[in-house]
Amino acid sequence: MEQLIDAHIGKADSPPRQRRMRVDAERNRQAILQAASEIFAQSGLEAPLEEIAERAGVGIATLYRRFPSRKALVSAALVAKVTEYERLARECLQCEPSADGFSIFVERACALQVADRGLGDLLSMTLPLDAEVEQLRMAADRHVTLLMERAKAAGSLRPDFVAEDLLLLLIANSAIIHVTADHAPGAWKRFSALVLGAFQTPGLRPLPKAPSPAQMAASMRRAALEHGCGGRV
Amino acid sequence: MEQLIDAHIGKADSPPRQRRMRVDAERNRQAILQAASEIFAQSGLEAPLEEIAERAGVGIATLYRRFPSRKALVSAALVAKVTEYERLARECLQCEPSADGFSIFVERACALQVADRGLGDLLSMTLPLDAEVEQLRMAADRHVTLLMERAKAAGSLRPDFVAEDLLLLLIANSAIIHVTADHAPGAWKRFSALVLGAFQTPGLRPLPKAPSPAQMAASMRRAALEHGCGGRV
DNA sequence: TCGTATCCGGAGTACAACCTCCGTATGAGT
DNA sequence: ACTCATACGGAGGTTGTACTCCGGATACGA
Repeated sequence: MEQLIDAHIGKADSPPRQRRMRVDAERNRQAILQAASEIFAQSGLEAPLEEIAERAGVGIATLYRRFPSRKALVSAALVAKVTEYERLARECLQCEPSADGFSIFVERACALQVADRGLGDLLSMTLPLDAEVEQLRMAADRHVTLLMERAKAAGSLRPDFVAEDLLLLLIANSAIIHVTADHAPGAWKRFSALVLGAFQTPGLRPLPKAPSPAQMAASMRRAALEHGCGGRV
Repeated sequence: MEQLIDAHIGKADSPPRQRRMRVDAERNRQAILQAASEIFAQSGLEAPLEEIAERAGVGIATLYRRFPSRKALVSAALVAKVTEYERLARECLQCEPSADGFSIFVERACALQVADRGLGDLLSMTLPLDAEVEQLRMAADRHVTLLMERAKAAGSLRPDFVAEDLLLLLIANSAIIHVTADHAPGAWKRFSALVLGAFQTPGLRPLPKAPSPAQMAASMRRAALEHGCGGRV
């Protein structure tokens, strides 16, 4: 009787593989996405789904009907933000060589985390997300790698820097935002500037060895699990 | 190395305001403290109390009878660790002036956070704790202030450094530990070294302004509330 | 206007953690 | 040995969140 109408999570221009949704259904869908964006931005990805349903003016069952898992909802609600993140990285690649694209990227990325705590959470762990979001993240990673290489070549990034160092900063920044958002809203700016400075200049002593990409990936996947966002598929 | 487990914490050596506890009660009390130390160290301060009772081989009611609130249990279970933290700061004050006591302190403090995730949580938020623990923390803070001043005078700490910067590092380190403990256990070492380097050398550009002590205090108090460790009394 | 495929919402189930009540057991003083 | 204040432990109430079921409402095509 009740089949997964599922439907195009992406854009409405994809060919109608299933019958089109009823207009009330589509309207509710948009309301849920809007509410989810707002609440994830404000409270992070662990916000109770019932709160989202309530803000959308919709029953909890309707939310689950449209987005069977938290993953689906997060993916759909944050595509725009992740796109923004990817675009940021891409645009920093266009910077004139004189400007320090990598540093600008790091600053802005931290700022994005602040503007949207959902994105902040997303960037500090590896949720099992939509293919589309995953693509975006991977694209961003490629851009960042390029930015790193250029910055190293230009001497504005210490040679022993690795991509995992950036992840560590994003994790740290996310935590600092969670703690200080309400009462010390500028704190993250100071801390990230401090760390960015450390990225730029080769230290006096050699750094302890970096975690391998695989280690870091495993850690961030586990963080997502522990944070209750990856329970099921 | 130490493992000094004696120590009746609360009212053992205080005058007989109440009759002495029955031996089975005292034995259970110790078992609970031991279990709590282990579990807090391994899982952080948010560990379920029932798990602690179970490991202690005791009913949940017994745990609540001895420690009416999480705060009481945390205080009692972590006095030793906080003492260690205070002693670390004090000992760093004894360093020969040639050594950089402040940097050594920061390194060791981060290491303490790793060795005991409960202490890690404790240092990255302001729980409403026992007077004794609060005293220890304040004493440590005084030592740290002295260490800061000396280090600045010796030129091994940037002049614009403030105590809140250290708190930010402890918060960041705690988060990184939580994420990487299992699969990238060395990551914190690299990140803290990076940040410590930034502490030591004055940056090229002036730092964004630091949060005020009051702002930081409010933030850390709120973190404790949100993390469910300060709910009641 | 009418029939029905589709959709809705809230009540209901499951589960984990917190915390309390109360009947039972036992250490320790006489 | 006897008594009872003290302590025990688990059952069970409470809350908060995730997730499902199903009777009833409604959009939409005919």
